[in-house]
Amino acid sequence: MPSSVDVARLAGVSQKTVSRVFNDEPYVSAEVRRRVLDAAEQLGYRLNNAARMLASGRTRTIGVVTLGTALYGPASLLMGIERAARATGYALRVVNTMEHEPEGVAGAVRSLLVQGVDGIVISEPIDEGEEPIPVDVPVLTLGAPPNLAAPRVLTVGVGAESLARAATAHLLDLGHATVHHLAGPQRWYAARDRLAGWRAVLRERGREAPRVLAGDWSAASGYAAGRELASRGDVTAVFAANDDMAIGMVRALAEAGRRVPEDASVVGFDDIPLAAYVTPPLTTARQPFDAVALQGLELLVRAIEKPDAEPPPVVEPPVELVVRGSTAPPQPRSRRGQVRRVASRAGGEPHAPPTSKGESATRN
Amino acid sequence: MPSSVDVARLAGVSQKTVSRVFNDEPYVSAEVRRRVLDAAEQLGYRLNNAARMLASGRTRTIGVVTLGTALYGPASLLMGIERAARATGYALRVVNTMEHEPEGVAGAVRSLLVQGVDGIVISEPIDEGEEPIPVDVPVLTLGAPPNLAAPRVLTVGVGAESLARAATAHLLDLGHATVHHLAGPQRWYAARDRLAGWRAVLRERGREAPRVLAGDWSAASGYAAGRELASRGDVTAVFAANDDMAIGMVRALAEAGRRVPEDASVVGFDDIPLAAYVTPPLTTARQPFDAVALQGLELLVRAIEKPDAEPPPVVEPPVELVVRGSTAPPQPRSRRGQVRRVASRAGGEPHAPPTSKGESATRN
DNA sequence: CGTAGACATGTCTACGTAGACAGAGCCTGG
DNA sequence: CCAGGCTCTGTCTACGTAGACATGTCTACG
Repeated sequence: MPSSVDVARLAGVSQKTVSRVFNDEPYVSAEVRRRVLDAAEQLGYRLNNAARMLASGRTRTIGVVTLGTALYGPASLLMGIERAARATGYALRVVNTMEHEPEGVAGAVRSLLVQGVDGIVISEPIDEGEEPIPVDVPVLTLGAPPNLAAPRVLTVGVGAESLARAATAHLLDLGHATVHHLAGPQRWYAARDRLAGWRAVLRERGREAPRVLAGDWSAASGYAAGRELASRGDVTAVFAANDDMAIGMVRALAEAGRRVPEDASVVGFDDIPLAAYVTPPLTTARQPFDAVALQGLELLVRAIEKPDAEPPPVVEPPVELVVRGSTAPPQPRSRRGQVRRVASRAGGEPHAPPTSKGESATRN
Repeated sequence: MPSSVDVARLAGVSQKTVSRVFNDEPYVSAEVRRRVLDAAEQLGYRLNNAARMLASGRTRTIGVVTLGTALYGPASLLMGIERAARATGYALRVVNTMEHEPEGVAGAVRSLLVQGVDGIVISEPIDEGEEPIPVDVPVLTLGAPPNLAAPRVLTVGVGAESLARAATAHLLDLGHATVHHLAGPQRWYAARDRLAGWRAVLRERGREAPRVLAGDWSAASGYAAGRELASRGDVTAVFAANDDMAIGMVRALAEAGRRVPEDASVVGFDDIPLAAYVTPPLTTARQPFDAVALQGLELLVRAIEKPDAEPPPVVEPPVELVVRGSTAPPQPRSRRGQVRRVASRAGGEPHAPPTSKGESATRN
């Protein structure tokens, strides 16, 4: 591997000048720049990132801690972070950790610090109930404040609580007496936020909050919860903490002969791409993954590059509830066995290429 | 930030000994090791990865090129790669590139080389029809041979063609006269493999291969293709190149009054977690993401660490077709408007927690 | 008792870059 | 006409680690 010294020799300049060219520093004449680039091309030279990091003390890298498996939410966030990081000239290191792993988030963060990163993103943090994790670089958490001791902790929320409120309010507005909630694992802050939003709306409207159903984000857990609910006759509205669980729930209800939305309404959370295409099309709260990733990374990069500047205010993304066919007003108890209309029904996806019609709910 | 020199001074040893301790090298007495670790702890010392990389010439990092958005397949592969990399002591750098991006895969690879990686994984490569990409580290491609000039190119397939054959054969075995194919973008090798498997089976059995429908992996494109197919009366079996498109297709068929599987059977590809919970539960070809990631990374690490050793033979994962409720024998044309049974039907998911029943098909 | 060899630790240096600083040429304004 | 500032390029060095090699100690065995 040729070094900048080799390039310098061939171009007849100093090593420092080569460095200047490759860092786009000012004060290099066009003539010299060309000679250097020619020489580099000829030798197949590339900047050595290790040396660069060592000499400059900066890694130009952001570390990302992701959680769990290939869920749509975390995966979308990761892609959004990647795009935003690349746009700002940062590379990405990724460490995944599963729930209940001994090392956990703390281990992942430590690992990133050893690998060398200028900042850390914790995507969808969970509460591991341990002592604070010591970190010496700025940290961005998407979704919730984490338990860590960092020089600078930034948090950008997806507005989960507002979204959960909107979802719950939508069901109450349709006339349902109350709304059941199928929650995600409560160690995830994301799951807690949704639960909190749901509970807050019920309290505000003086409705009794039914016992919370516990899910694990999977469609299987939604299915299990659905079977439990179906065995009770009084459930007419459910808000599930993500779309997968909502779809599992719809399936279980359907198998039990309870039609959605005629007999029971179900609202999901995320707006996964499939949500518009399952039967019935799923009413769901859309998470602004891209906006969150973009805004969050902007904050993080600013904290890295201007440690003393005041962080700009966080702009909460708009709350977007996508109303499709899985919700409807409660209907008087009907006899079973009635003909099921499969094809389009009011509220279903139109025949035009399905665009999701957003309904902006007011916040708070 | 303290350096190994500081630790050495405090522990009363040489810098080299500190290095030995932190690299778990042999020939360090327990007593000295303890003193060093104590001193390091006290100073809050961490290995400096940049210096380490510079001095050793190794980055202990693997670069991953991913494609497109948060699709289930690529996301699953990425998680699998992360797990396998961590298990072998490698860190991960990730670069994403979208189809039709000017820089493309070549740009992503270049970026990784500059960042510094010991090996590269190209997850689900696409054909960009350019000249070979020069790479000076081993490269692993998951799914197809890429167009690159590397010292060592390894490929681990997901057995896409075999899976596509099994899916197509399943439909023919049920008695369908022929099978339509909803393909993915043909620049993706993964899409080509599936198309090839489908076409091969039809040819072998002397069936006419209908015109291929073009999709883009999205449920929306499956929906659009489904509307087109529904307008023709003769289609009884469709093999879609992924589950999202299959689900979009089922939706379109249902809206047009064509019941699945009674009027038309649909097979997907991937076995996404939702596949068992949509209505009807989707028959699909399961991709062995984890096995592929694990085996691929093993090969890659071996190529990195023992460049001269012969690569071990690639073990093709077993072909697994998961038969659920979206496929059935063709039925005599029935009158429309008949009562739809929503609850369990033969082939549907049982009431027990849905376990997917695999059917091993013989390869080739 | 001498020596081979395992064990334990140290010394010196290369790795390739960017930062601090210096100096030379040139232009401009008073 | 000259001071001051801008432009361009160079020299020297720090960054923190691991590799090559040297050295010293201790054990075992003929």
